[in-house]
Amino acid sequence: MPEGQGMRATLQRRMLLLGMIPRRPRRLSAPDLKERLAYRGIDVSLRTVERDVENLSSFLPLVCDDRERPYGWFWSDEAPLQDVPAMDPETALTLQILHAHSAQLLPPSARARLKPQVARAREVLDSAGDASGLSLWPERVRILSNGPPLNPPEMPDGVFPILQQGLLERRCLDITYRSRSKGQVKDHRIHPLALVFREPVTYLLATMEPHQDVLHLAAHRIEASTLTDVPARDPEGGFDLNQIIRDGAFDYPEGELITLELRVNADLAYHLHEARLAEDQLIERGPDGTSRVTATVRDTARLKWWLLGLGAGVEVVGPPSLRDAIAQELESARLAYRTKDPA
Amino acid sequence: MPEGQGMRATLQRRMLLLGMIPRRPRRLSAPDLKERLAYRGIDVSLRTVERDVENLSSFLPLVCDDRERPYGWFWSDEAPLQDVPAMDPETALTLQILHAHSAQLLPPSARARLKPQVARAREVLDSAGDASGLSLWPERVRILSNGPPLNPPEMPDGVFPILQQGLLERRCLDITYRSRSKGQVKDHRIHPLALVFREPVTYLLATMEPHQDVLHLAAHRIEASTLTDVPARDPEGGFDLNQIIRDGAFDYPEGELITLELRVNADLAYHLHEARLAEDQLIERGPDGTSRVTATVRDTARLKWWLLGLGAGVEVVGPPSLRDAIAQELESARLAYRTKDPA
DNA sequence: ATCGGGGCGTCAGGCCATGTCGCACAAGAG
DNA sequence: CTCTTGTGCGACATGGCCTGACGCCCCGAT
Repeated sequence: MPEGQGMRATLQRRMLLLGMIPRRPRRLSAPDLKERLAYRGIDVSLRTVERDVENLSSFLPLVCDDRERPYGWFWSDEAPLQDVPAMDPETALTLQILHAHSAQLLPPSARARLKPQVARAREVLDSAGDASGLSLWPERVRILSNGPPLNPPEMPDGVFPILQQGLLERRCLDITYRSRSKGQVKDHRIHPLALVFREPVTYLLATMEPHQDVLHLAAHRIEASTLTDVPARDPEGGFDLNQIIRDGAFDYPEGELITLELRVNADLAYHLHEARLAEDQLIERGPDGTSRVTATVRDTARLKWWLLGLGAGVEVVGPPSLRDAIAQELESARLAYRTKDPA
Repeated sequence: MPEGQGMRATLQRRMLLLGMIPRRPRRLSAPDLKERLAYRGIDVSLRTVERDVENLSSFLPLVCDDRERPYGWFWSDEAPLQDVPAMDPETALTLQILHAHSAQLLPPSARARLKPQVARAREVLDSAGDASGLSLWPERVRILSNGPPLNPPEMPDGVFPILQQGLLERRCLDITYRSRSKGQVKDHRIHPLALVFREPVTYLLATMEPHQDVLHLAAHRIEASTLTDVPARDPEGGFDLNQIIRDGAFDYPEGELITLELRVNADLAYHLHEARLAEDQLIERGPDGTSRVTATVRDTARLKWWLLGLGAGVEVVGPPSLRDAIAQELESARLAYRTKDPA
């Protein structure tokens, strides 16, 4: 009998095993596990591994799939997340906040991926709650979203995980895409390149065989997707996500640095005092209740949109180009309302 | 000797212990641990618990604080997160996306609380990355934020966790607050009531002794905070966060349900086709390239702000009240630009 | 100085964990 | 059909770990 080096080894090995066993669709057999342990420098007999998982499954939700002969082990779907060290209540609260906020950003199938983490956070919060039984969440925390009041589009179940997986493993995908020219549904083989989240729409950047140009595929228009074994390639000439975005592919051209000068009302001045436009922002209070704000910012579509949205609360003083652009936009927007009779 | 019920018990007990030992500032002594085990139905001698943690610390980053006599055990700061079942790559990617997005929403000290989770996600992604060594994150994923282009205010380190803790444990706080009337710094004892995140500013709702009215304290203006042992109380008459927000305390009154009717240009029509204003949204394409959109939505400040921001791309046709409001806002905003000479 | 409590070394006993062996069973090859 | 191979699983011997009990020691407090 080889010298055992203590029970330490047993506990360690079993914890390693727990970390190796996957969730539902994946599965690992006892010989698989033995090999992976060996790879980590732990050599035990196959019989021991078998006994290990059997033992662990007696008090953990491990399931043995005995339909196929090399039995496969995996975690039960309802297996709660156990983290070590345990999540502290503050982290749990932060996680819950983020998850709630993500409703605007991520498709439901992506959010569903965080279910174990969120459930765990909920558990921590509930048990950390005071004795009065008042649960802190969600009664006492609220997120007021500032994005556009639009609903994220619905996406067929199961598509998004495949996109993620294809991107992660850099494998081609076969997708069914409903193209923008209404209703045309076609199958394509694509090389996934990148994901862009532009609230509330998610885009997959990809090339479509046999072409080389980078396309923006709205994720919710992908009706079905399957993973292939063909490795994905970047387009000839390389792929630079930053460059693509900087070039304005998503209406987000970076824009020049400008010295923005605004005249704002007292309310807005106070808000800007709290959340600044830029590090070098200056606010001078004027005599008439308005304030003059200067800051060095980028001239982006988002900035214009924000300035327009503030309506009469703000006047763009400079630079002249931006002032003109805003003035013109206001002017032409106003035109539609000049006739008494709405169109 | 009492009947042991197998090695199962040992392994299970030690894993439970791992889940009970907290991170840094907190600590648990062996008697504490024994008691908590007993609470969970596991009765072992104190000596056994001592031996357990000693054993575990031989291969896990557990630290024993032996400066104070009832020794305290806690996890090393560098202890990596081990989760069971292991995080899958898709979840890891989702977590990273959320974390990146949270830069606009949460103060840095709150985001820092997710460090172990994010580090773990990073680890999973790196090991799942393809053999080419190209790391997926953050080269291939990008989030384009749609909120206002403002920087979240800075907050003194260490304040936010105290706020969270006070709220969670419902204990009073002693804070140093820089009031809105510029520069006035005062100490107060407060009863924390709720947290409101309104991008990019975070507010703590609280009552300030000896008063009963609910105040909105901007978290970044709290310069210092300490936890007290005094239990926090809700104000007389109860506290209803939903009611407060519905009443418009944060410029977010809920608003009536209205039948919104818009005339939009082709681009915007397409965007609305993707991300709808409401479930019942209808789009009719007009002959002149514009489209008519109708949807049942809430008449909120956010909606007005969004409509204004779209500028000439949209015309509010109905309801008349909203049409008038937008028209008026455009009119008065335009006034500032009528004089050739900027103010 | 005395005392008490918590930490820790020691010890005996029982039982657990491990490798080995052998058998059963299914699938696939010859 | 038979043989082989891979796999699951029961049995067994043995070494050693785990457990509770006991008592010593150190340190702080009275």
